[in-house]
Amino acid sequence: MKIATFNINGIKARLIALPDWLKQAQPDVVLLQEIKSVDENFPAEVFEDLGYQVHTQGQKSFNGVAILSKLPLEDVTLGLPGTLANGDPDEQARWIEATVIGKTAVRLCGLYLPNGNPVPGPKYDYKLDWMNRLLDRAKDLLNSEEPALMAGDYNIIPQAEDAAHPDKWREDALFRPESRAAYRRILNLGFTEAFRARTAGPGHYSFWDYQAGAWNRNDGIRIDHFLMTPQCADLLRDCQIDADIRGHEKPSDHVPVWVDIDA
DNA sequence: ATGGTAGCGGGGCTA
Repeated sequence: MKIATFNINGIKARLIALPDWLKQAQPDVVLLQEIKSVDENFPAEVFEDLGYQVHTQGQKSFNGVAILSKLPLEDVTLGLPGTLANGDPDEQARWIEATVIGKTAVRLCGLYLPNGNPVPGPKYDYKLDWMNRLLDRAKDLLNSEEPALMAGDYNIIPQAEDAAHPDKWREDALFRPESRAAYRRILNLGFTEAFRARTAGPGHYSFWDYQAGAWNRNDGIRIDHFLMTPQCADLLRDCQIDADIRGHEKPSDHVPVWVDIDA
């Protein structure tokens, strides 16, 4: 089973590039982030025609997540459990879950973790608060002792080797010590980060800024990740980044990351 | 230090 995560930066702007990649890469399931569309305006028929069922958690203009699947899905749920620090509901569309039915059932969580800039400020507070709620959901997934994964745009550069120029990210919310510590707290519960488990070392990125020719200078960062429970990591066969499509016509600033699991 | 680009939506915010 091939499962991908892809921050598409706007579904309307990606109606050429996304179907092109789907036809080439043939993933069974895709977790999308930044659809930047309300549910009613998501062009589901484009993907249904390619054999996918479509589920969205949309929002006007910003954020928004979705699942495309060629395989049967069960128990689709929207929203990361918990509330904002003040007790209000979280109105931002950043979390979708479903169980995909292959040889083995696997619980899939698609996430768009808050960017958090500027630091300090309310957006950074929201990021760290959101990561505390993610920690709680991660504990529950581990306690289930079933194959499960959380994948998406984490907006976290885990280590210096995950940036071409780490020094220019030192004060950024994606690389601040508090952000990375919150990410490690989740990892250290016992999750396997699929790409690092398969490919060690520098030079592998999933995002290149549109500005200042970042792609042409390979000035990238690796911020799109798969975190797997032990029961899911046991099934892991491969994890790759489809970096080449960043150089295609009208690309997203992120590229797809995918895993192949024996499920 | 600054500005550089892209998306949404039709101005300014987000990244």
